[in-house]
Amino acid sequence: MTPPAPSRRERPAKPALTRDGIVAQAVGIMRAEGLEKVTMRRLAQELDTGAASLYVYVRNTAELHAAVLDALLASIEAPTGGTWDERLAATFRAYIELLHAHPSLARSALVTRPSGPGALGLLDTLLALLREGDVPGDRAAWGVDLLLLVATASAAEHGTRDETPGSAAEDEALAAAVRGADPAAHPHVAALATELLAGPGPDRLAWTLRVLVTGITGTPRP
Amino acid sequence: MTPPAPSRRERPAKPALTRDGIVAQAVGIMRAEGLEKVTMRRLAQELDTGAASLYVYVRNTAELHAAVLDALLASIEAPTGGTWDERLAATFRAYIELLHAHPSLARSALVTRPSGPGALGLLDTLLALLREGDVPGDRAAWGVDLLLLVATASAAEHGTRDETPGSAAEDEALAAAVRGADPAAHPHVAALATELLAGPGPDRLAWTLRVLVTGITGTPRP
DNA sequence: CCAGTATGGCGAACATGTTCGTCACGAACA
DNA sequence: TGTTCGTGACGAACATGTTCGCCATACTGG
Repeated sequence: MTPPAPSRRERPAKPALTRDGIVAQAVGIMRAEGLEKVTMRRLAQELDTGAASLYVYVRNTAELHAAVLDALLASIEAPTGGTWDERLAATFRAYIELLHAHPSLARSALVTRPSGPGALGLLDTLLALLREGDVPGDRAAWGVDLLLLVATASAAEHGTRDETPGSAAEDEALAAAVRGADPAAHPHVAALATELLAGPGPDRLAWTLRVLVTGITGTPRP
Repeated sequence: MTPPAPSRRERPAKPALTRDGIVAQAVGIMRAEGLEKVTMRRLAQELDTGAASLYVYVRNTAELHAAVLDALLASIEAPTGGTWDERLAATFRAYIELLHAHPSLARSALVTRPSGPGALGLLDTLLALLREGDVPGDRAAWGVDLLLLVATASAAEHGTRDETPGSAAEDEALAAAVRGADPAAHPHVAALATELLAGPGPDRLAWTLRVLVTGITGTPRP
């Protein structure tokens, strides 16, 4: 990048290593080349420093990725048109689609929950929608957690499949196992093989959301 | 371990590197020292070979861990007493407790779904219980997926917290963010802060299961 | 204006996953 | 019996995350 500059000290324009700057640069790399390329060493190189220096501002890679996700979450806007449950579905879908675009982020979110402004905003949007649907506060509180859990896990799981080239085989492993289930040993699996393997399209997502909303609104807390 | 033996060829009793043998040894290490210690190098050392040799039988670490999980899943027995939903709850809890004991396994399961006999057995048990509860087959098929997804993700998430020593701080990060939420910017989060942070005890798990069962039984497929 | 000190940057080291090219062994064949 | 061939094992190499300890820089006090 800058071969004539022997020491980075000679360029006073350098932004001097801030946590925000680090995260911003990480987002940049992710947008350009995917989260996989957002490694500590690569990020440090991009910031013209050593990998070890980043650990002053970020505990570890997981936290870095969580920060990246939080930055992206801020871009989810509360939808405007339609009934409350249509808007809930839209938000749900927006969140899932965001994670689908970057499956590694979904896995990150399961390990280290983002707790920045982006996450708080999404939380607030969902709580507002449930409140609008007259869901009691205590159920709504646990409900959003469940909604986000399912969305995140679903993205993490589904996203893993089409990440690496040879992942079709891995996906096929489960499918083959289900299809080839011994009717004597696993009668129900064998009987429902087709249903079990019904592709996870938008229909399935919509059904899942309705299951959750139905359950959340209809199940009082102990 | 065996300093006098210069070459492993001199011990014909060696089990000759089978996938089953590899997985068995991995389970052994995990039981003794936790899944974190089940690394390719360590496992290879235990089997008196090189790490590269393992890749003939196991695609990668994720698949190895999935195989380990599948071996453990086989130990989950279908419960006998009580009504169908009590038994469903018992199975659900057994699965979650298994994953809670080894959180890394839960994360594995989200990335690489186990597809061995253990997983099929669990699937069949759950399908049988839902059928006993008169849940239509198509809903049951998608329902078990959702049940297992929630259980796995819940364990992965919750388990991460008490794994590393400094994780209390990470957990506290989200709690602090929720508690300190600006009532102007995030009114609903602020209002429900206490509810949101209500600890995930057995009550919450039971509620979650009821939410799912209620939703699954009451939501027809499109 | 100079010396001392604290802070943060950073090189080097270690463990890990994964791949590649090579090699030794046993089996099939002449 | 001697030769050839294929399969599986494996050493070495590279990239990664993370930590430790050193050192230069900039600020503080005289």
